[in-house]
Amino acid sequence: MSKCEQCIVKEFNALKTLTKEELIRVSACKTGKHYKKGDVIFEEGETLNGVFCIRDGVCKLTKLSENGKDQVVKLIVKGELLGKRSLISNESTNLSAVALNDMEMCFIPKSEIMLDLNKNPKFTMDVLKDMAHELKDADDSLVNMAQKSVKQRLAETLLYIEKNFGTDNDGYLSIVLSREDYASIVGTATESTIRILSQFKKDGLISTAGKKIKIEDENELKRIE
Amino acid sequence: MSKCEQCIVKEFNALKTLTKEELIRVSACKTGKHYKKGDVIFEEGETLNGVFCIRDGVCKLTKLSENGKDQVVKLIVKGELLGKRSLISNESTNLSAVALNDMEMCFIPKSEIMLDLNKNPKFTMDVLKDMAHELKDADDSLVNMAQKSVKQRLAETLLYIEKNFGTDNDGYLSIVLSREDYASIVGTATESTIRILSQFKKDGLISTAGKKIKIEDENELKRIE
DNA sequence: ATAATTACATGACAAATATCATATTTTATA
DNA sequence: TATAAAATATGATATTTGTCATGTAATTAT
Repeated sequence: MSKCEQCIVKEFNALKTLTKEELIRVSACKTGKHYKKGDVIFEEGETLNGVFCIRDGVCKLTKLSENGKDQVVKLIVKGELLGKRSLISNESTNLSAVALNDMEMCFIPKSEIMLDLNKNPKFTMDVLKDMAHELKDADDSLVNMAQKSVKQRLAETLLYIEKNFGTDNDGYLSIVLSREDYASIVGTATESTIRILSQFKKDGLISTAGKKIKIEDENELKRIE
Repeated sequence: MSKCEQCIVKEFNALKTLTKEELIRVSACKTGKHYKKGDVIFEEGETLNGVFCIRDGVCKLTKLSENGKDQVVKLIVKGELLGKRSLISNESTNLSAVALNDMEMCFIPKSEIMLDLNKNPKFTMDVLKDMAHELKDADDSLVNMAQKSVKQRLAETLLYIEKNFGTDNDGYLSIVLSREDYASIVGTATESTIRILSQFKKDGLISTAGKKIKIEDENELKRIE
């Protein structure tokens, strides 16, 4: 397992603010974990005693609604720190995390992170900025959910995934999700998702190969209402 | 205008973590502002050069959706700090703030707050905790918006307002909102809101006097699906 | 390789919600 | 107080979305 101070992944998250000495210390107590597609990393209500630094793979953060359906709140990829929020507020997680493909992560115990938060104000400030940004994203998501049609939300989800997680060599979205996952992101019934994707395909906005999706007409997708 | 170090309001927000000396310094540079019902405190996209500490009154934080409708993201009352997020991330606000009744606020310049954030790690940590909590609330709101019916969301909004902002002597919700405001919180058309409130009234779940609303059957409201 | 399971797809219909029209009531203003 | 303007109310109707049923394709397990 590579050392934190040499790890490229930390450049994408708040850990980059730590000094070399701090990183060496953190590195010494971290443990490597891997998860296979579908594995539950943690579940809503659990107490986390540390944070996960994602080295590879993607997972979804979900919350069980009162009506029994799961809602995807966020997709998390390489570089992000998982479990920050509940560690900071010292509460059990409000979300579940499930691997969407095979994942490599480092687990850093709570005590280590708290030490850094208490000792390195620059680090705390960086985490704070990070969280401020997440809060802004959350506001945007809420407005989209409240004001846009299912079709529009699905179109935007496809565009979001392409923009943030990229495509493979053939142009297909590199994150492959089930229709059910898409439904759970958009907040709709699986059948509705399937229907709309079929329509998009018919209209030449996307093409598919198995579960893989390729965006064919980005501009038209953006114009969906 | 009262002094920060003696102000009771600060007990409800992150300012309570500041030392007496810091509070005296902050107090010296703050300016009092008041707004009348309907006044715009700031608008989406503006650069804020400070935060507002709310001493009295209520305001709504809204965001303009691409379809031209305003969405209420949050209601803010006495004790809360307004403008924290954009100050921390050093970006323009992503939300507009509009007074829902007459408001008394203190405006604390950005430089003061940043000084405290840089000098007092306990304060930073407190702001961080605050923000972690807001993020949790945001997750919950998203799930509610995505998974619950308009009727259910409206019922919960009424219960939320009663719980968090209380009632007047006659039992009416102390925050008086227009039907349009309720629609904008719930994310629906004004007519739908009016219809559902009429139904609630008919079913004896609420009663009204002008724009004022009184919850008559809390349990039944909670049971709405 | 075949059976069993799961995911995807689509039709038919029901329910929820939006939109438009138009009263009526309330509130603000001359 | 009279009048205008805004907010509330409600009907009629269109649109969107959900639900249930059923069939097909793709995966997974035996």
